[in-house]
Amino acid sequence: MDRAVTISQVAALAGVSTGTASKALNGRGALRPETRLRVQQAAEQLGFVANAAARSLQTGRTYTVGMITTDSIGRFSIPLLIGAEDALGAGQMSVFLCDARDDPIREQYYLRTLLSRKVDGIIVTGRRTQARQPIGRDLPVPVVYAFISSADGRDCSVVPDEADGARRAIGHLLAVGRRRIAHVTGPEHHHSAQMRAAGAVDTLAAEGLRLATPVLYGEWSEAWGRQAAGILLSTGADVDAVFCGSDQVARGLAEGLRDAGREIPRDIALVGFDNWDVMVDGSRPALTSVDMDLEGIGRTAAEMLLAAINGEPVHGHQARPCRLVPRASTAV
Amino acid sequence: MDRAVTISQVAALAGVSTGTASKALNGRGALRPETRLRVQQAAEQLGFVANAAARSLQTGRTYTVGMITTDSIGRFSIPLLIGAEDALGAGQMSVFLCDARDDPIREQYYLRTLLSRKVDGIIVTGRRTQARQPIGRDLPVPVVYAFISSADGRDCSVVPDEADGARRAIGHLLAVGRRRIAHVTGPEHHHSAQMRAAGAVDTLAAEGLRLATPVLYGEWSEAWGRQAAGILLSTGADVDAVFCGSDQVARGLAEGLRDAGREIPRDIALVGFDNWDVMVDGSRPALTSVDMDLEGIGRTAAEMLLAAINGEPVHGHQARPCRLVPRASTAV
DNA sequence: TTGAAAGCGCTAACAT
DNA sequence: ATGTTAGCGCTTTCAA
Repeated sequence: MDRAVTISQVAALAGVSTGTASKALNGRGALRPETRLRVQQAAEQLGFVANAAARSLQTGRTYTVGMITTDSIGRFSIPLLIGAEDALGAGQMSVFLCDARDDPIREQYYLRTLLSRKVDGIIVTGRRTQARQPIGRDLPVPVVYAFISSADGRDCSVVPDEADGARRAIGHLLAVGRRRIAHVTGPEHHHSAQMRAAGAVDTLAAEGLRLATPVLYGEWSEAWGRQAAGILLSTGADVDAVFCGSDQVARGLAEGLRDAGREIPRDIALVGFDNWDVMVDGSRPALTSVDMDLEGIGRTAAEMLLAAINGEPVHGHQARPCRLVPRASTAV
Repeated sequence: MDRAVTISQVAALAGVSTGTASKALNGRGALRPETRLRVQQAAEQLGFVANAAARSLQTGRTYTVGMITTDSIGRFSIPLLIGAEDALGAGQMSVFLCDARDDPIREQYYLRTLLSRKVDGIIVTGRRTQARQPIGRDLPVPVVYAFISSADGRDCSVVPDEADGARRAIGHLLAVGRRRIAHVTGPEHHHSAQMRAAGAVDTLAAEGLRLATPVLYGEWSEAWGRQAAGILLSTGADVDAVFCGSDQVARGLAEGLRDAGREIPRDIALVGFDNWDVMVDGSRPALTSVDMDLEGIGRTAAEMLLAAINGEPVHGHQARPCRLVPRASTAV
């Protein structure tokens, strides 16, 4: 807990001026190799670590970005965060994490804090893919939205192409020979539910097909999936596959179907959405699912932020494709 | 993206010196209320936000703490993080998040970064409760370990009392009239598995009882739970309750028992560990579980860090009690 | 090749 | 009650 070592102490020990020490430590200027070495050894010996505040005061760069999760940090934020950290860490940037918890006041407070800390840029994330109002106007630093998107089309937003995910799910079911496909998903008003349902319907339409039953909207829960199994079977529709709006729904559905004596995938094939490990592995049989590559989205968002920081901003929405991960629930 | 407003611009607009402006904005010194107001209005008008780097260079405080997750950030880190953020946000501190991903090199790199950024303190977290080597020696800032603990007993570590959790689980099963209790858990070498098993055995011993079968060690997975159900039933031991080392194991076990025609809780009562929402709610019936209050651990760790920063360090391990959350799987 | 000096934006001690 | 000034630790001209 003692006082930190400054560059002037290093300079003194090496017998040079602070300016020279600075150059030696940062590999700038023209110094005799011997001098450079002497300074480096002195720094080593004293355990010198440069004061980032002093440096950034001088250079205007903090090598720091802020990450604001608008709703609470959770299952979706983590991969985004890891991906972003990955891309930023390689560039030696640090991340300020701010959890706004769905509270606009907290959000603005954090924004202010980040600006006062002179972050080089800001990444805004959230649990929903639906567009949100921009976090601020004419901010002095670049902002990139990840997973959620900004309602302002000129803002840079990196989002999953959920319709593409649905397309891949349906395409896969068609490829394994299924034709009577149902769709069970979350709340009708939920943006993701809408995008995924629309993607499914459109893909079938392109093949001259339609869903075997109207879309079954409910909740993003296993309980709803179990309930939906009963509904589906009671309609008498001769369904041979179900595309579910989430892995949780799919897992519940799988259980419901099993309880009713249906065998997966023989009688009914199943595709989920999210590729959430505990759900896809816990399901019996293991669940084929659509992966939005959240880590990739986080990484891309961070890369775009870095580009903007370096004066090459990218504008507009960047939709990123999904990936289908086949497992036993659709095995032929 | 324009140049930021400085305090001297505010001072100029308000017609005062920078010193006066500083006092006005920070509520220090003796100023005429009218002057103070004029400065505040000028700051407002220009959208002034103080430069944190300049301030901290002067004051030596950054109002920033680092949080290093030694293994990758995940299910356990999140509540810890939220709890810590909670306690720190109230004190207007910001959090640098560092994900060391089980890599000692990354860890030391982050440590160095945090020191260069002159954080006021550091919280170290990880997925396992097992003691780890201290992250550094004679660091210039206080460090608190959360969930994981430091092998150095003088370091401040806030950890869950897992034996207490086991005690509560067994106590609850005894209270609802069960006597022939089995214990199915994770790998034998895993610290948490050991603590929880020991807690269970000790609690039973205190009542003059023993486990109905030897502890069944396996993995922290649903698959193991399902498998364990078969093993348990095949032993012929007339078990009327199972305490599981994790909710995942418990959920798998529940499924296995159901498949074998056993009814929960009538035939066999079940208690899990972690109180992980998707597991306890997804299980049928809903799962009674032990909650380690990770958020509380994060909050406490942050509070202790704040105390240390303010010159009142707390030393040693702080074990925090668990909480039992009763649900249908043990209903009488 | 190195040193001296100015200045980044702010706070705090000291003058007035 | 307000202004002046020094200085936090560093980088960066500019001079030697």
